[in-house]
Order: sequence, then C-alpha cells, then structure tokens
Amino acid sequence: MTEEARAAVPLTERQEARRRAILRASAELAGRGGFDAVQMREVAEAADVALGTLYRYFPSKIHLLVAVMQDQLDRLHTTLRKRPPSGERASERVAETLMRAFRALQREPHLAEAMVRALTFADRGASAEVEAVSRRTTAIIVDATGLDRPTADQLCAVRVVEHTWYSVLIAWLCGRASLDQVRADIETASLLVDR
Amino acid sequence: MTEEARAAVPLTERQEARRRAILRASAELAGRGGFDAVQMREVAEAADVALGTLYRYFPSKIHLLVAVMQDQLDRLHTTLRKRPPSGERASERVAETLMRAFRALQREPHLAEAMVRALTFADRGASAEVEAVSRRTTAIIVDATGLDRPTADQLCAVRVVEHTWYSVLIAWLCGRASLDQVRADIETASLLVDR
DNA sequence: ACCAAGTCTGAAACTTGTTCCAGATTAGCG
DNA sequence: CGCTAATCTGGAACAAGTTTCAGACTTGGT
Repeated sequence: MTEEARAAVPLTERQEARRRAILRASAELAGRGGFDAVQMREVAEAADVALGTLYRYFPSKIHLLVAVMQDQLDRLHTTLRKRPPSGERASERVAETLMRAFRALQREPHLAEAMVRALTFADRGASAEVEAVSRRTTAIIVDATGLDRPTADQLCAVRVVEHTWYSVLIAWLCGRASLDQVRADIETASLLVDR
Repeated sequence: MTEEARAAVPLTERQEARRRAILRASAELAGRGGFDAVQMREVAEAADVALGTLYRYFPSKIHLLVAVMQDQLDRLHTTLRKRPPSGERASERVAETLMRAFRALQREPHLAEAMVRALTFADRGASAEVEAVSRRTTAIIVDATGLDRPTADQLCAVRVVEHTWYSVLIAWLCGRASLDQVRADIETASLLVDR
C-alpha cells in the first residue's frame, strides 16, 4: 500500500484513539523540553504503544512533529477565526493575525521550537506533510486578508509573508531576533499584500 | 577557554591546513550526497584526522556545515562582485543577484541541501555561527541594492528578502517549489527595497 | 464460532552523532 | 637540547533514531 493510499484508509476507533494519544504525548513532551525532549521511545511509552507501532503511524520523528504542527495549526485557525482582525487595510489585518499567532506560540516556546525545527528539517520524504502545513498556513493568511478571490500577485505576497513568518520565527526561537524585529519583519512583509 | 576566545587564537600552519582539509572533505561529501552523506567518521577519514580532532575543530555536524556555508558564501560574494547586477531599480538588482546565486546553487544541489538543512536546523548552540552566515548574506543583498546608507526600512526589507530567500530555497530543495515560484517569490520580496 | 489477514507487542540490533580517555606527538620556551 | 603544556590519535563507549521480527492479539467475513 502506498503512503497516499494508507492515509486514505479510514482508521478504526481504537486506531484513531491511538493516533490521538501519540499526538497528545508528543505535544506534551515537546511542550516540556522542545525537539530534543521528544524521544521516540518516550513518546511510545507515554502513548502506551510499542515502538514499532509508533513507527507504523508516523514513519519518522519529523513526520510525527509535522503532524503535531498540523494539529496545532487547525486549533489556532479555529481560535483566530473567532475574533477576526480589525485593521483597515489587508496588510494590517495580516500583520495583526500573525502577531496574534506569534503570541500564542510565545506561550509554549518549547512546543513551537519542536514543531518549527521539524518543519524546516524535513526532507523530500515528508514533503507531502509539509505541504499540508503550508496549505493551512496559507489559509490562515488568506483568511486574514479578507479577500475573496486573491490575485496571482497577492498569492505571491502571501507566500512571501509565509516565508518571512517561519524564518523569523526560527530566528526568534534561536535568540537571534528580538520581539521588535519579529514585528517589524512581519509588518514589512505584510505590506506586499496591499500592492 | 570560551568559544569566542578560542576562535580568536591564531592557528599554526598545520592547524590551518587541517581546518581547510576538513572543510574541503565536507564539501566534497556534501556535494556527492547531501546532508546525510556528510558523516562525521567519513569526514574525519577523508580529511585524515582523528574523530576527536574533528570535534575539536567543529563541535558538531551543524557547526561544521555552517562553516562550510560561510566558506561558500565568501566565494559566492567574490564571484558576484565581479559582475555587478545591471537592473535599473534596486529591487531589480537584488532579484537579479539572488537569481544568479540561485543558479550557482543549482549546479550543486546536494551541497546546497546540506548547507541549508544545517543552517535551519541549527539551535542556540550554533547561533553565533548562523549569525555570521546571516551577516554575509545581508552584505550580499545590501551590496546588490547599490545603496550607500540604507534606511531602517530598507534594512527591514533586506531582512524580509533574506527570509524569503532561505525559505524558498528549502522549498525548492524539497521539491515543493518550482523554479518559476522561486523567481516569483524572490522578485516579489525584492519589491520592498524600492519602498 | 472460526479462519485468514492484518495489527500490535516486546525486545534486540543497527546506524550515526557525540563523548571520553590513555598514550603518542608536537610546539613553544629556556 | 630537554621540559612542559597543548594537541592529536585510535578506539571504545554511549545516546537516540530507525529497523526488524517472532509471536500474541484483533478484526472482518463466513
């Protein structure tokens, strides 16, 4: 069975439960100590699953953490939707939304570090999953613009905002960017969506 | 002796030679098979030093590959300087320069992959070295603008370009972005320097 | 209820980055 | 030259991600 096909097979209830237990355990460990603290043996034990089973559900630590990220992004998207950004211009709304997302991540810096490290370290083998994360992120940003049908140029702008977002996030997590710099860079990139 | 202080100590000739041999061996292995092909034992053997010595020169695989990147960036900067970009506007010159850099990396995609993976996976322990890479990159971009004294806004723009550059590079290396997308994103981000 | 196919477990083994150390070599100095 | 401190070597040992597998357990179909 191919990778794609496997994902499409519906899981039994117990399997769904296992999958959620694994994701929960991973997020828990990541929140405590970041990327390095997410050790496959510990995840397996915490989720009450054999190591081999963990690897059947998620073929690598990277896949696992990228899946955690998908999960968290969905939550974030739901939260953000509840209170739409208030800015006048699209750029202001994008920047506002991303800064809200940023503050959410600040509350769990270890978890953020684990997810983002996994995301940027991912190789071709996980590109489908990384794409999924990218699609969710794009959706969040496009939502924030409030535009119904963004033009090609605006989609380019959204991609640049996205690049900037992840890159500056890494820099902040590694202590290489200050809060002010994060804000400045996000606001600068956001300007492109008004073009 | 602190990290900083150690770097400042001048190396003997044999030590310089060792360091260069290590970097050469790493670049060679990286060029052949990318990040995974750079195995510390193999680097040590190819450079004809003991494993412990390799670790004395570069405290981790990440440090090693980031050092390779510094090296390559210096070369690139020199090459780029020889033929300055011809565009009318600063944004055009920046985009032109980065696309030239991109074509240079295309010629050695495995090497590029190894360096960029190391760069984005680096944690706090290597942030000084990553900063050094960032400074070199900034210098290349600022050079391309042709501006003598960039404003604060322009420096922000340069940082956004830099974020976009690395992020889209990763996406391309992982097969998630086409050549056209690379160009479009770089050109879009570059627009910010004209502001 | 029974069988075949698929899944899960527990444990060992393998890989590669990293650390450690005892003894050999080298460098700088008087 | 001879001494001392630093460096280098070879190799073992350790850590964590990944693979493998035999046997126990589940599940879906009959």
